[in-house]
Amino acid sequence: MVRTTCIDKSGLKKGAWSEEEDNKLRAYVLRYGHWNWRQLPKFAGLSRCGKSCRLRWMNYLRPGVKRGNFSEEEEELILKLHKELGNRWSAITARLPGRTDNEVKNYWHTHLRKRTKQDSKPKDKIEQTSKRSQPMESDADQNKESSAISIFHSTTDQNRSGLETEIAADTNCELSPLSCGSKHFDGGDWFGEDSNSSVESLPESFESFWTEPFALDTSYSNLKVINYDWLPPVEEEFTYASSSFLDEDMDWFHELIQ
DNA sequence: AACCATCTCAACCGCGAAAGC
DNA sequence: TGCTTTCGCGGTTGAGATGGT
Repeated sequence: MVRTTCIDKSGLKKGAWSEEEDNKLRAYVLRYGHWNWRQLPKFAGLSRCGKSCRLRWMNYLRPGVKRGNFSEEEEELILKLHKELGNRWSAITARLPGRTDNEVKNYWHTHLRKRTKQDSKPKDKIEQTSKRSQPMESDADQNKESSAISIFHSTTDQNRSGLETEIAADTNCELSPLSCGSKHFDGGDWFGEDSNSSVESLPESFESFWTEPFALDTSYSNLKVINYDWLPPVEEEFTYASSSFLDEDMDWFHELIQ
């Protein structure tokens, strides 16, 4: 059900993602965040366009992405919100924790759209037309998924600092505060009162800033339930760049993804 | 068993908005 | 103020899965 992998004119890969590519992207974003999707594949060693990386991360690799069947409550909420908001999938998704706009959009087109049409039909016709909307995954799989997600949330909540919780109010920043940097960082109180850091100590070069280890993301090292245990530990202290980006900074990463 | 039609969903594409210069 | 770059959103595509004949 995935597009076959191919290489376009500019040498960029398209289509289905391999496990190796997933690992590269996951490792890179979890460690460094995503300040610039367009540049990211270059640094992460991926032959993909930034847009493709962003989509893969947002819809599949991002921690906390809930996969599997939609519950009845979720279905009802989607129907209700779609009535109110129309095809504004991102707005609808904002009310469905762990779901992605792509997933909600697909679910709407494959399951719920029919239902809204059927609602205006007589009941006997509804039964005839709803034959093939059974979910493919087993209940056992779904239960496994749900428990993994809940463990993830409890784990990250415990480790999240007060600052991170504040940042999480912005849904875009929920899982990787650094990811908000390119557009939302205004040079203000970004590290919070408790942080040892200050704005003055930010590195001069933003490139070196984002390639340096990111201390606030320590919560991710606990994500054993969703197989992130292979990730290298992230330093406890935020270490600032004293120079611009150095190749050796990335040695561990390139070794990791070999 | 083979073929065809339909369903599903990951991934792509194009466009508008926002941000940066 | 206008141009360029980047991001995010919503629509669409396409190939595997599934069901029917």
